[in-house]
Amino acid sequence: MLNSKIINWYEFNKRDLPWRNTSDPYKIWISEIMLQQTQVVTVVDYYLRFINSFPSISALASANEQEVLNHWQGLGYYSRARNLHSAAKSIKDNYKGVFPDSFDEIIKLKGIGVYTASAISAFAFHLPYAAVDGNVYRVLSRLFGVSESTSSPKGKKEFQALADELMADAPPHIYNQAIIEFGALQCTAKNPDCEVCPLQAQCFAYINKQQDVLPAKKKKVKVIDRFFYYLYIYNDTRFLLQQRGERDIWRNLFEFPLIEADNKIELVDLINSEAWETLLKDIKVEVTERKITKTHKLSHQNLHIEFVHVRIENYEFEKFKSLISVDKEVAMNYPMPKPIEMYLAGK
DNA sequence: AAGGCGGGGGC
DNA sequence: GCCCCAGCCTT
Repeated sequence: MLNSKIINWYEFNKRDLPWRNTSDPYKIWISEIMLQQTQVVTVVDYYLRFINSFPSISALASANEQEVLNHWQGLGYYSRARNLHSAAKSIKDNYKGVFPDSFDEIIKLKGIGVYTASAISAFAFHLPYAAVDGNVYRVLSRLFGVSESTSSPKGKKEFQALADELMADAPPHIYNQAIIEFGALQCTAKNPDCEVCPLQAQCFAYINKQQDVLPAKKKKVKVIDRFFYYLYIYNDTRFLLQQRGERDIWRNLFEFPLIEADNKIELVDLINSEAWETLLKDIKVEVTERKITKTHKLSHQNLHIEFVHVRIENYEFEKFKSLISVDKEVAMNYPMPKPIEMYLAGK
């Protein structure tokens, strides 16, 4: 049986990961959300801190969103944190604080799709759902020689059927961990270790030297350039922050007052811009430094960011009605995008 | 069906 | 530089 070969491989090669030492659906849920589009090595520390601060559904449900986002700071895809928080409140209100134990109820929760519902159903409740993530997709594609992409409903259906078939009567919580781990460590995207692979003899891709062709490549996303000029408006003890809006990147996170331009602009032009005038109208300022950072790359945007130091007098702070005057000592209570965090950390 | 949404690992 | 990562949601 193919699945027993994978499970056997798993028993010898699995990593010791913190969310594998529990059957608490809450902890498994947290780990699965964090692991969406995020590698294990990145997640571990966030997971441990998060569980430590929010050890239960009720702890998470009674936190405020800013606290939750603070624990998510730097992990990316912040809607995951907002959905997690929302779902925790929903479980408290609709399920008496007990994590639902059926796939159909689990998938109703915000931020949980087919993959995550399957994974939680299998890991926490040992229900027979085969989870298909990027790893499983890659393994199945190579093993059975399927060049269909998972981006279409047809492709999704095909890979789900293969996964269901491969799992057969294997224990769901073990089989799913096994094939995912197999994809992460053995059947890797680049340079899969085919020479010591237990599935070598049955693998379509190995037999036909298609490892570099399968699975089908994703379409490249087009990346746009944006030009951010952050104003670090400060004095000895305070500086200004604003909260980002609902539409754009970094939703609800806190940042320095921002002037965004269509192109790279010089400091003198920035200071003479309408945006500068609007922001600093009637304020006595001293531009003390301009610090250029390297481009901050998101998956779909290249952010060209520069920081401009603007020193102001103490009494001027109260003129910024719509901005937040933050004591430097408590700045870390505000969840911020990575570039702002790094800037404040002096890196 | 396609696009938006972070940040980092690893080559 | 590029591809990918235990995807989901909105349009």
